[in-house]
Amino acid sequence: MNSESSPSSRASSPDIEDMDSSSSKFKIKKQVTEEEMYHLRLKINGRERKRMHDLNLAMDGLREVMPYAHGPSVRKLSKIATLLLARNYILMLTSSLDEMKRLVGEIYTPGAPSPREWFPTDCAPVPAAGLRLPALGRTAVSLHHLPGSAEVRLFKQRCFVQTSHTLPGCFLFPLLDTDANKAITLSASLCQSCQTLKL
DNA sequence: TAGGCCATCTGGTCCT
DNA sequence: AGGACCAGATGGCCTA
Repeated sequence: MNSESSPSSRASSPDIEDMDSSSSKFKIKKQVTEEEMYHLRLKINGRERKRMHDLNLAMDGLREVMPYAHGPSVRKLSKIATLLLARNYILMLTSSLDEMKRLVGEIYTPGAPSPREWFPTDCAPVPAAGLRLPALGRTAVSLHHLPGSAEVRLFKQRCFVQTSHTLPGCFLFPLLDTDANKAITLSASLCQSCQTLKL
């Protein structure tokens, strides 16, 4: 990496020569020696370095709570991928929350159909929105090879359920395309009787 | 070897 | 004046 510039290799502020000698600003600046300038530069660089380190710590904190595979064998998400995935994740959670609120509202509406009636008879409903899938081992295997994608990792063991009238039993999976190192969202439906995913 | 990602330095601007 | 923040430049490391 870059080494700190030495006082001899870097001249003092270029503005000093251009300053009007009669101005008070010049008098103040002129008092700053090359040595002092060097130490000031070191101080400023150190502050900037610390600021960037803090920013990276915050980025690591964000990575920790993101739903993707963690571990020594998994390449760390880049900053841009982390931010994009975080955005997708928030949008997905917001959508799930809205859907859940809507369903709860419907449940307490007099005369509304029971949850059993929301789904087709051949595919039993997932109990509630926001629950984790029960048979994740098989789910992960089913997701391992996707059409048109070489390999996609299932983010940890988290699947979020989105139920709706139009897409009964539909799941949204936040995924990482390991080839492109990009965050994507996949929707699939799970048949609870046979425990297979329909992509 | 090109391209992506990153750390660092640096000067400018804004705020307190 | 000093610190925080930002963006551009630069060079190192890694991977396809």
